[in-house]
Amino acid sequence: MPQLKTKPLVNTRIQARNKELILDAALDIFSAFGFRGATVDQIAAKSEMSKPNLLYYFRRKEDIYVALLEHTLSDWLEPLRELNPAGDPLSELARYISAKMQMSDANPKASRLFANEILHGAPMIEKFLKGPLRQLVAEKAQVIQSWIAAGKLAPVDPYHLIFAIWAVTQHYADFSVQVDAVLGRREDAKAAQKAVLEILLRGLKV
Amino acid sequence: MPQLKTKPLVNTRIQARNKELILDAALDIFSAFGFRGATVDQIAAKSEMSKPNLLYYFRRKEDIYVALLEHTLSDWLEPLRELNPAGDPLSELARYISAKMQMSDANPKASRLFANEILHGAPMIEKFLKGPLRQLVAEKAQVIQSWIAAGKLAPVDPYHLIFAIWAVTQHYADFSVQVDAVLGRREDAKAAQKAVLEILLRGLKV
DNA sequence: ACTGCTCTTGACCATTTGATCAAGAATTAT
DNA sequence: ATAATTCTTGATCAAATGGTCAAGAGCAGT
Repeated sequence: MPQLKTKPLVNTRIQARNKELILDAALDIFSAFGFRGATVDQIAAKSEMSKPNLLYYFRRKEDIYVALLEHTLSDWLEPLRELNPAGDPLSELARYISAKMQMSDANPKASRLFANEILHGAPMIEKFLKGPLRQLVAEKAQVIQSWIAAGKLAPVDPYHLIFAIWAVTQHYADFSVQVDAVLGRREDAKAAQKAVLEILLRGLKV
Repeated sequence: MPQLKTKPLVNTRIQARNKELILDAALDIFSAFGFRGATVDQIAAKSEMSKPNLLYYFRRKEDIYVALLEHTLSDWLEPLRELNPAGDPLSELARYISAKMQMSDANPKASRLFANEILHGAPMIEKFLKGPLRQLVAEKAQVIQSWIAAGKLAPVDPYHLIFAIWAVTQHYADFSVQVDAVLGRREDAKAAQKAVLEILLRGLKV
């Protein structure tokens, strides 16, 4: 009895290597052109692989995209997860903001991939947004609220504070073309981080 | 001698009406799907017009997109332009932030259109970013700097302050799906505006 | 009413693009 | 070594899509 069309269940070395190559290339292409704007041919070319071979590892274009999103979603949450209720509020927030700024600087492509997905209604990650993300933010908003209640932080809405941090930090990755154009030069990541910390934290002191 | 293929130079009433219809429909479609993701058929359907008729008014898909961007670019600058050097710094900034928040609430589609364009490298509006926008921001950064020098505002980098304001205010339009998902409900524009004003302005008091 | 221009559209075309297939090459297991 | 499985690809397909064309309908000026 022939094995018609069944995907191999094992994960060979070649599979691991090629999937990695494809996902690397796909991040480049999807982050630059969006899901619809990216073509399978482009990704295949970038991963130096024939198109049918690429589609041997990921049956459909959408599968690559989803794998890519899943592959990086948890990394995205990590810095927020580390916000420590027992730590000093301003230090903890400074650490979080710095970590986010560094992510924007080190991996702008992943940031743009998400930005694009959310901008277009987040059709693929709705469950993530309404599940794990909402859950984690609720938890950390609670932490911030307790800091405020203890008089250790200025009274600001915790949710909107988190939104502000996300907005500002991701701005440098997602809108870098605009930032650079307005500054008239490549933005300096260190200077930006310093300025952002000042702007966001100054008003949080009690 | 036949007039082969020359576009009419006059602007009839029908032209004005139909171009308007097309641009309205195009804003819906382009903001939802991006340039590449939108199709001419979709825009034609939404404007209740046959495809060839639509292409009678705008010869190429790109022409619609560019017209749409140009059509809204100057609106985008207006609130910043109104920042008054002679006014009270905190009031002026509060007014600017409020105006931006209201734009995000009233016209999220235009915001998403720009966000998408910039996210993908701003191929169509590079000149706008490096010209008029950069010019205006330089001018207003100077205003903010003079406020700081006069001791009327906390010492923050004016450019990054402007970026922070853009980032936060546009976040509510561009990432509304995420905001709503995290909040577990439709975000309340008034509450958001209040929270944003607090978070951004509190640290600017001297 | 006639004339010339503007407006509208069904049919059509070429290209792009996501995806398939069959067949052979390479690798792994026995 | 040999069989079984995994990997690779040229050729090909069907659908989607941006754009064209020719011909007719509508409208304005005379």
